Amino acid sequence: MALKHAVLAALLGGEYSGYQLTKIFDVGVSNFWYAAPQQLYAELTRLEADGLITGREVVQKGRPNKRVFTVTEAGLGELTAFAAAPAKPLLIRDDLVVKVHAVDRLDPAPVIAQLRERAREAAAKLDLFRQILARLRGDLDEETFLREGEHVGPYLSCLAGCRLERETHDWCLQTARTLTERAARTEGRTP
Amino acid sequence: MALKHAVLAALLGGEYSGYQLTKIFDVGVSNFWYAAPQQLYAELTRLEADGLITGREVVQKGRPNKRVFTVTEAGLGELTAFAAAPAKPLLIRDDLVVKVHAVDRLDPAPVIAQLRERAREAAAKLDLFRQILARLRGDLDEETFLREGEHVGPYLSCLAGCRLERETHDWCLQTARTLTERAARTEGRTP
DNA sequence: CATGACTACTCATATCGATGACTATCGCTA
DNA sequence: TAGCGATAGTCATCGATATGAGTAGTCATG
Repeated sequence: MALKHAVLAALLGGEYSGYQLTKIFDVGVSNFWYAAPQQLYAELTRLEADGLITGREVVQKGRPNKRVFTVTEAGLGELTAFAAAPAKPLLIRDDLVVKVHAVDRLDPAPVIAQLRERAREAAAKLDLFRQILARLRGDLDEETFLREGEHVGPYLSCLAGCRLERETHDWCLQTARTLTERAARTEGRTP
Repeated sequence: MALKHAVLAALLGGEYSGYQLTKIFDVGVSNFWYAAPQQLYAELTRLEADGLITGREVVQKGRPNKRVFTVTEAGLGELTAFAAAPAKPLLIRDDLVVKVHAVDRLDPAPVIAQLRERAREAAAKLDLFRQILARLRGDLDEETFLREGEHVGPYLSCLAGCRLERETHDWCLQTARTLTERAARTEGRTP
C-alpha cells in the first residue's frame, strides 16, 4: 500500500478532517503524493478500522460537523516499519514527456501550448512552496533552521518539491522555445 | 489509457520486440515511464488487436524467434489525438519523500541510508542518460543539434530525465547530510 | 428567493498497474 | 554434463487508482 503511508505522514502534522486532507492532497498542494477525495475518505475509514488513526467528532456552528483524525501509537509503528523497508524506485509518469518524445512525427503546436501551460503551473506551485517554506522556518534563515529547527521533515520534503517544480518550469520553457524555433524554420522550408 | 501511448511513442524510434521494450522500460532506462514486462506484452497484444501496431516475425538462429512491432498509420493517428488532448498533471509518487516528510517522529538512520542509495542510483542513471544524449546528437554540439538535428524528441525527453536525476541526486545528498548532522547533535544531547 | 459556491462526505464501478509463478531455447562455463 | 544467465514470452490474480454521480447544509450575491 502506498496512499496509506502518505496519509499517515500528512496526519503527523496535526489533526485534520478528510476534507482538509483533500485540500492538502489536491493537485496543487501535495508535493509528494496525489489522491482524489474519494480515495482519501476510503483510506481514512480503513486506517481507523485498523486502529492506525483515531477520529474525533468536532461540532461546528454554521457549517457541517467534521471528524478529525490523529495518528495512534500503532500508526507510528506502521510508519516506522514503512520507513525501514527498502524504498521503491520513484515512479514518474508524465504524459507531457511522452508527447515530447514523440513530437518529431506529430504536430508540435499543441505540445508547445501544453509545455507553456505546464511551465505556468510549475511557476505557481513554486511560488506556493516558497511561501510554505518561509512559514515553516519562521524568522530563521534556511541553514540555521535545518540545523536547529524542531520539525525539518516537511521542510525537506517541500524542498524536493521546489527543485522539481523549478526544473519542470525551466525544461518546459526551453523545450517550448526549441520546438517553436524548429517549427518556424520548417514552415519557411515547405510553404 | 496511459501505458498505451508510452509504448506507441517508444515504437516510433524503430522496430522493437516485446523483450527489447522491457529493456527500454526497465527501471533504469525509461526516462518517462515504467512498466513491468507482463504489462508490456499485454499492451502489445491489445495494440495489435486494435490495429495501432503491426507485428512481424523475425526468425533468428541461435536464439528464440521474436516478433517486432511497428506503429501503423492508425497508431500515429492515436498518438496525434493523444498529443492534442490536454495533458494530465504530472503524478509524483515517491515513497522516499513521504519518509523524509515523517522523519521527525521516526528513526532517521534507515531514511538516511535510503537517501544515499537513491543518490547512487540517480548518479548512475544520469551517467547513462548522458551517454544516450551523446549518442543521439552524434558529433554536433547540443545547440546545433537542437536547431538542425532530425529527431529531437527523444533528446528533449532525455534532457528532462537528466534534470530530474541531477536534482534527485543533489537533494538526496543534501538531505542525508542535514539529517546526519542533526542525528549527531541529538545523540550528544541525550546519551 | 433562486442560484451558485463552499464545506463535508458517500457509493459504486471500471480501469490500471503490480506481482508471482511458469515455459522454453541457446550458449557458455565450471 | 549440469547449471547459470540471457533471450523471449505467457497466465492468472489482487490490490490500487481513477471517475462519475449523488447527498446535504450554509452562506453570500444578485
